[in-house]
Amino acid sequence: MNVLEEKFQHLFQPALLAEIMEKGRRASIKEGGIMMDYGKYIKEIPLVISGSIKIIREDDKGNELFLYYLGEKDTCAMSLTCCIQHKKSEIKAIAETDSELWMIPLQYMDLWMSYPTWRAFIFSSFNLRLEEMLNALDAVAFLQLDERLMKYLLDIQENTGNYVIAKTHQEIATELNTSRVVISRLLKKLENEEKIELHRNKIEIL
Amino acid sequence: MNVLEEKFQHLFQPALLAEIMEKGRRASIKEGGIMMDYGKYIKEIPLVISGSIKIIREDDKGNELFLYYLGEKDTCAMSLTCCIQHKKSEIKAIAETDSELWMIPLQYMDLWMSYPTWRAFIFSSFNLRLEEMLNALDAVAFLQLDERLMKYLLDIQENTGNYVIAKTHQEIATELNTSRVVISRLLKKLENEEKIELHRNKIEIL
DNA sequence: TGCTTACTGTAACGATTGTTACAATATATG
DNA sequence: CATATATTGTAACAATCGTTACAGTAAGCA
Repeated sequence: MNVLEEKFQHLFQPALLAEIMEKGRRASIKEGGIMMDYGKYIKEIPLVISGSIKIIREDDKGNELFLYYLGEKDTCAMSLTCCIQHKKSEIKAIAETDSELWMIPLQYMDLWMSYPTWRAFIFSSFNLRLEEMLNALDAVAFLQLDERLMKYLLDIQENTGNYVIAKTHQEIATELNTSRVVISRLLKKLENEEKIELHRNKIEIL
Repeated sequence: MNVLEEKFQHLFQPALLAEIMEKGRRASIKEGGIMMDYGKYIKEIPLVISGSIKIIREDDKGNELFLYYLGEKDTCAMSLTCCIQHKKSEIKAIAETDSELWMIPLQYMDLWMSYPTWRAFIFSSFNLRLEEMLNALDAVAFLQLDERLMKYLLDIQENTGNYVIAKTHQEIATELNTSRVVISRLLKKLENEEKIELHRNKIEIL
């Protein structure tokens, strides 16, 4: 039994799992690799076997905003809707760490709807994504930038399990759609409050 | 043939339409009436026959944020996901105008999945909602407050078809999660730019 | 080693947004 | 009609966030 079967056997019924194995293909994506880009068409549904995918919103002026992470066993709700409507992607997906994917041709999205476990998986994906969108929205709408920054750092910690975050101030600023100077200022403030410790190229959460 | 059948006959296949008629019930909701409240459980899926429903996000401190409108033939994606997962509502839904609904017991959401037209309807709803969430997110993340305000007014115009918006500055401030004074200031600015005209209890879009 | 580049720290200032306070006016109500 | 209440206008000031400018330091590389 391979890695994919191992990870997904509790999620899908045996017959479906067999179909997934048969119809899909394996894909690897290196850290920083673009899984999906703004404005491009989507032809396959990605299941994440391992690694972490960063989902980013971009506006027409090139401003970016981090939305949420896809992790193990997740799929991209955006590609699901895009599949059905044959529309262009509204978001950008970048590998945060080296990742392994299982790509499924889009037509199976609908064809497999007769499998209860597939339906459950698809709906739970939609549900998760709507929730994470609300979460992202809460942050920009209701939080001050320093709280948002701390939440962002804690999100990464939770997603990677690592208390040391290897990012530059500029990278963080881009993902939160603000400027480097502002982030440096607020990080220093968080350090004074003894919530984090700053080092070159990395931030430690206390 | 009643109003519901008329509105929905192009959306659903005849057999499904008959089931919808049989299993659902009609519900009316007056302007300002709460269709769904934050933290409450949902037991029925609402289809909007006529009118307009305002969807609002609320944080734990009571701050509010307008998300989007549900109009004719729409359904609430939040209630769909809540149905499946038996979770509490994450949002509040208020009738913006007197509205007519058709309420469907939640178990049919999954049972009717064998109907292609039902699947298409459900997925297109998810798609629409994800898009509108992205839209709301863009506004708070990328726009200045004056642009956001103008967009908000234009959204209402588009939703109601009316160039005269009957809202007080305080109501607008609440929906955009800011203060009345700020809204008055920016509305005056928009009036000076000849984009709108201010009257008591109403704003006219030019 | 010396040079270059990337990253971080910080000050100074401007723009936007939030807050407090109060006046003016329209509407509702007795 | 008189009074109370809701709505709007506006000034003054505070807080947050964005921008520019420049210095210091670590890391990479010839």
